[in-house]
Amino acid sequence: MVRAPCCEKMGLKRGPWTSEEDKVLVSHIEKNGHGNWRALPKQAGLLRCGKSCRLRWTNYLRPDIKRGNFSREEEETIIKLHEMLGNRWSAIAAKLPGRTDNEIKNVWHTHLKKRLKQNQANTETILQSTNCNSNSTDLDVLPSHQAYASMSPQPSSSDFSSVTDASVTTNSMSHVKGDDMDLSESFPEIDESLWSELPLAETTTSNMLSDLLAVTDESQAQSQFNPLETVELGYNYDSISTDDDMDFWYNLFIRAGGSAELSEF
DNA sequence: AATTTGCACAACCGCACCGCC
DNA sequence: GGGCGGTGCGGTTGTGCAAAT
Repeated sequence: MVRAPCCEKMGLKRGPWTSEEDKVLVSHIEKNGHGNWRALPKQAGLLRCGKSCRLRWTNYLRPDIKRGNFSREEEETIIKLHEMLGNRWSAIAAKLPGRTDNEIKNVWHTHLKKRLKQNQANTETILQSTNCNSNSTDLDVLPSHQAYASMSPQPSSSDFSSVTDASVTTNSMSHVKGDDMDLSESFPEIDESLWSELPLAETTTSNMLSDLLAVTDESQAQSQFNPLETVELGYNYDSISTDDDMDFWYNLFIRAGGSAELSEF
């Protein structure tokens, strides 16, 4: 079956929608609903094809659409769901109220995919620096928690600003940064057993981080948290690719009782 | 200041699926 | 059961804008 393109008819407008067209479409749907998308543009007096109207409505004009940047939780959800569902954007969107499949798809291609690549590269570097023999770059050959770390979202610098405790002195790690960072020199020798001693992150990372951030008393934090856990949290959340990233996780490390000597990483 | 480049997002295209006749 | 029309979905392209040169 070969169907003619929906916009084959001459005279139908394409390209970006004007605010006037938006008004007409919204007004028509509010009054009449969208029973038949094909018939809608004619009924509404729009020089658009039904498909274009449907797309405009579902991706942009629907009243329940949530605008603005994705939160870290949303990004984390997308990454996890994508891991489970693959490129089934509509299925992923169904789990994120107010977000459209198109929007999620765009976020994935513009932010998250890039981040995963970077995290994967960083993980590889760390593995090399710890003499962990890994010639492969595939996520599925990494230890589970490291593979998970590579899949996890990276908090932005702005995210850190609200939670960084100014009372905690930081800066000694700021020199560790960027593409030219030599991890074999910058990080201490990490015994392979470290990874097996660290708690698995799959179910606890978010809760641990929020708990740790919620503790205001430093001694309480030190009694409740293992500094190594903060290291793992860092790698679960983040590739630690900027100075701010590094400072943020270093703060948590110190707060949980980590040794300042390790600031010489 | 002008031009180029890269990024983010909106919109389009084509195929697949589903329900109706 | 098969044809047809409508809709949904995922991949891709186009456009506008900001940053870089």
